[in-house]
Amino acid sequence: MTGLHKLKEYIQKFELLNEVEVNQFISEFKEEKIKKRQYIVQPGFTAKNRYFVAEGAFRSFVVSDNGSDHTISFAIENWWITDYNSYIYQQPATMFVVALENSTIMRIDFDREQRLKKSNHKFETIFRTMAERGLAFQQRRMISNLTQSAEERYNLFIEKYPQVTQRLPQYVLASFLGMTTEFLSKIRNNKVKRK
Amino acid sequence: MTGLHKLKEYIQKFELLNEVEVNQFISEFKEEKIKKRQYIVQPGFTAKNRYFVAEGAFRSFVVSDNGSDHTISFAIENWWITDYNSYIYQQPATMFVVALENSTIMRIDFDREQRLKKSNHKFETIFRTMAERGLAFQQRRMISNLTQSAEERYNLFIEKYPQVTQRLPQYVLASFLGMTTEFLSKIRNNKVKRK
DNA sequence: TTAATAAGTTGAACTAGTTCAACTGTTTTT
DNA sequence: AAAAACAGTTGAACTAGTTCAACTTATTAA
Repeated sequence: MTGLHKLKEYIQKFELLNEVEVNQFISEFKEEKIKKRQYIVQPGFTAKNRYFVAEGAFRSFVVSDNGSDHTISFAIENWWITDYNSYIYQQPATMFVVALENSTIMRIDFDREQRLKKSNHKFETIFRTMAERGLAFQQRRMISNLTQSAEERYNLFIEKYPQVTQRLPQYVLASFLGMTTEFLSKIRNNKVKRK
Repeated sequence: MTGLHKLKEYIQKFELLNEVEVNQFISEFKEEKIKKRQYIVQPGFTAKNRYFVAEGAFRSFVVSDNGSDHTISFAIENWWITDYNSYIYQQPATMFVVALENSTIMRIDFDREQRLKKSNHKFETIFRTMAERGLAFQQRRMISNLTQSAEERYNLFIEKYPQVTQRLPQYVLASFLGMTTEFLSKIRNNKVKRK
């Protein structure tokens, strides 16, 4: 299936747009193949695009002063990714976004997105809905990070996203869950000391 | 200044609506006085409203299994608060939202908000913009939590929100920053052991 | 005004998770 | 096919932040 078709299916799930509108919406996106390890967003440069992952996997991360990296989010098929803080304010990014696999993305740039949202009330609704869902997701993640132990966070994650767990390298999952690779390895292999 | 007028000013800052539209928008909100310690959202009940704080201060928090509480967000004048996960999906809340001071809020319920968004493209734009800003804020907070030490998070917070720091009781600030009251006390009084 | 309750402080003991280092297994590159 | 680079494992030493308990100070209620 082409990237365009994947995006079309995704948009149709909102059950908001008619055939003509769906086509108009998706026509503003450009399909692109991204090779594993290729960067699509880098610190210092403004994130000019929002990306829909049609195929493959990405992660966004920041590198802290001491050089360790921290996964802020990841995306597989039918998820969106970019440095939102950079994208929505059109300011220099603080994050990297990199392909974890050979991937196909559908990208839209900031100006086209603005025009799209202006041109049709329902298009605006779609972007509003996506932002709200993102916000709710972030809230749930924050609760999890603040209230649960590393082991609980891991168990909850594999329960909720079993498919994703298979796809992500362990160091990505560990740094997304807010722990070191070594510690996640110990959790998985039951090497964590218990009282 | 009345709560209605505060909300009006807030909406006018978007520079998107004309006078008639602004009045139409704000007329869907109801003003309410909330006493200190009064709860406006509670776990188990669906959050039926979104709240604009016209005067006073609130915090949202979850209570974890072991009984400790964790501040998920807070809001003073001109900020919004609710359990977003509960509100946008209209599912039972997992959070408390409580007044930290005697306050005035402007609330809108879910159905009215839906009608408002449907009735005018620009109203939809306002809610979309708020959700995006919230998302960007959450992303910045996540980065801070994952990459910085307790002390760095505290220093950054007081630098960025000096006014807010004055208003929040210390236990709220501590649990928002993801540390214990005791530890924040030690940071403030320079009692933290250093190598 | 006093009593009661909530908020903040301090030090000592503790622990969940990190860091480091050495090793094994798996991809990627040449 | 060999070499190099990357990803994961394990144990031992360590540390940032927690927990507990006893105390002081501020706020609220009677």
